[in-house]
Amino acid sequence: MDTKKAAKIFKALSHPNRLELYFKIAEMQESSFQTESECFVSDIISSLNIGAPTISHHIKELVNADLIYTEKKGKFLLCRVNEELVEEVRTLLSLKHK
Amino acid sequence: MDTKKAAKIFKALSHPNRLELYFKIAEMQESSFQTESECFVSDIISSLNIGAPTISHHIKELVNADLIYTEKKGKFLLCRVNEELVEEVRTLLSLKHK
DNA sequence: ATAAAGTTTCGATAACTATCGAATTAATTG
DNA sequence: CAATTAATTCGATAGTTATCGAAACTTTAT
Repeated sequence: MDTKKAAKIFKALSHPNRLELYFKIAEMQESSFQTESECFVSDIISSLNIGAPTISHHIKELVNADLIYTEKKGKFLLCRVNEELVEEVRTLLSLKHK
Repeated sequence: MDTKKAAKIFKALSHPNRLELYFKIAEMQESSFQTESECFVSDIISSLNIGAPTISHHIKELVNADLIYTEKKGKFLLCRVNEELVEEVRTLLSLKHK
């Protein structure tokens, strides 16, 4: 991964509300392994204290950085983390001599 | 680590030039295990194409996010990565079910 | 088909930031 | 002490972005 792309990913995670949003998506993805629950934007809006337009904007940035995928399910929008990319980022951060 | 602090760290890494700067510091830190070389700001200025004031500003942001330490060595400024914090960030990014 | 709910787009604003050149401070060397 | 080198501070500017309210679009329910 080149530096520009990496910077874009970090930028997507660089805003408190957007990071919280990302964690929320990741968290529900984890719990869905047992509960089959899914992460919809509507759930996020009610748990974070931000307006819907802003959420929409943040989601677009996460998608734009390839950090999450979205999928339309009826009138809901389903969000999922791109786990491969996150692993790549983790690798990028590891110092090589370790 | 709370979300605000994490966001601050990601923000520090969110600009291409600043990320490159960070990688440069990390890289020289690695190689210094053999070569005893150290990472000074003056080295960075010559390898990235940015002015000294801007570098200075970026370094301050990296320090402010606790990502690096600095130490004055005569007229030079020595930079080192805060490896513990970086490990914390890597942990934060790992999805728990993995 | 009308209404309701979820989401997105638009336009505006306020706040932030990357960058630069000039001036300044600090340390070293002649 | 004077000159040089390294780094920082300052002030300004241009570009970016988070947020909001209003309007629009889409899908589901009545």
